[in-house]
Amino acid sequence: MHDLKEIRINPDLYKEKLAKRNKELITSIDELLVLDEKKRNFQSRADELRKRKNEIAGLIPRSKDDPSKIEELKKESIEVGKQLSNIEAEEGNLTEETNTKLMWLPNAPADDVPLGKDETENQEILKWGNPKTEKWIKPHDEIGVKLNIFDFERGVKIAQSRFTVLTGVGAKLERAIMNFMLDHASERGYRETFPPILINKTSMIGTGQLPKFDGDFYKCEGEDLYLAPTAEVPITNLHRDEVLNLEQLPIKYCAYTPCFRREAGSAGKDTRGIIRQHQFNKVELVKITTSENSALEHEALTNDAEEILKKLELPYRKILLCSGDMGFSAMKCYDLEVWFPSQNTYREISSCSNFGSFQARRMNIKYKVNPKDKAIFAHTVNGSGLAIGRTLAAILENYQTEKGTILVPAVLQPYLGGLKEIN
RNA sequence: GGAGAGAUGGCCGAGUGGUCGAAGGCGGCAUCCUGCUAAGAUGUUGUAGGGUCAAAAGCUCUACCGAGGGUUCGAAUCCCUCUCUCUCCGCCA
Repeated sequence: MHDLKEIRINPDLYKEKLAKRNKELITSIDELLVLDEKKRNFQSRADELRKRKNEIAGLIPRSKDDPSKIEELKKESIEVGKQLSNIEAEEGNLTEETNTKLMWLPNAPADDVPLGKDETENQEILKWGNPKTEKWIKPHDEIGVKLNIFDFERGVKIAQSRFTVLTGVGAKLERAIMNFMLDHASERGYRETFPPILINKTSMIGTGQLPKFDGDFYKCEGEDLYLAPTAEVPITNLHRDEVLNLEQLPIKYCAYTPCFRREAGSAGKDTRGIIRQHQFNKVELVKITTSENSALEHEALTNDAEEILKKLELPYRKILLCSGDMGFSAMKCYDLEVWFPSQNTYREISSCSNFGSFQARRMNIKYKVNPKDKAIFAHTVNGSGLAIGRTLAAILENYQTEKGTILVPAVLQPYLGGLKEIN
């Protein structure tokens, strides 16, 4: 969420920045400002009437000796009250509309984000490792079934399509990856956290999932609870409505959670394998920091995520997303993409974003530089470190041998009782 | 799930219809004072939005006593609904 006052003072700056995402947003800002002006107008009028009502309420007890005066005042107050309720109704509508409009505006791209309309204009920052291209490498789902570590049919039986059962070494490998990633994050100073996975609407609004993306998430019937689409939501909301001290920052958290997404717009995409599931596991890295440090903390967090791929010796590339391809709340975003030999391509396995004050403003997370200073909005940063299921799939392909076994990456062997090969 | 109690400012806590944004205490901040172990005195101390202003400060208005609605000229105070916390019972990992 942006600061409406700032938009009001400098509309052209916001138009220029948001147009980098989408030119239609210029109109949105104009509409927003018209609404805002109307709203303020009604607010002033309502305030005046409220003021008069308050005056009368104070005058009445002071006119105890003059019953006719009291009657007169009561009459006026009722009259003012009628006007007020009309104006208040309109004020309420306009406030609601203005807020909604503001909530639907995406974050402005940072200055160093490349201009572009979609994923074709993203910028490759670096490639790491040597991608395998051997023709005998089987897709992860095929080899997974062959090795009896995926059970797709029964996943569908007990749930739905896009749900998979991991069995035997598959389940153990998933758990090993999870532990490895959490240990890696802990080593780098992220406090391990295990949050609720059902979270309320306020939290979903806080990090920017709602109101715009309603329908992408699972909601509990009759309850104000959603299944977390990412640990970003519960973890970042931990400090909602808090004022932090400068010495506390940066706050660094890591968390493993299952993640749930309806994948409503993805019919037909990635229907094979475990790349796109309604439920998947992920370790998330989250930082709450200052406006001065968020850019550096973002780079550092991305490096922390990259380091996991390096330790696992999985070839990857790092992409800087262009203005048109970034997520709603992000001001700058790197995607890490891991190599999938069977698809002869890189697939997203982590997305590391700096949100600036966009989320913090929604969540009301502030900090004070000095105790007597006015509290200012914090900056938030997060990224996957990493998506576990996709990591497992990538291992199944990149560590596949010609005879159809999987070598266990060295860093994972201690987590699997020294197991070196899956066959 | 049943019965009861409660929710007030950074914290504790008073306040059951009128000048209460809210006593008092603690804490914080500022100034002053003092050699007896860091005490005392005085003052100050919430958030958000609007207006004024080039801007800030200042001034001013409005809202906020868990949330939302209602009664009333007037609500922290009365009524309704909801949420949360605590105690007891039941149930349960």
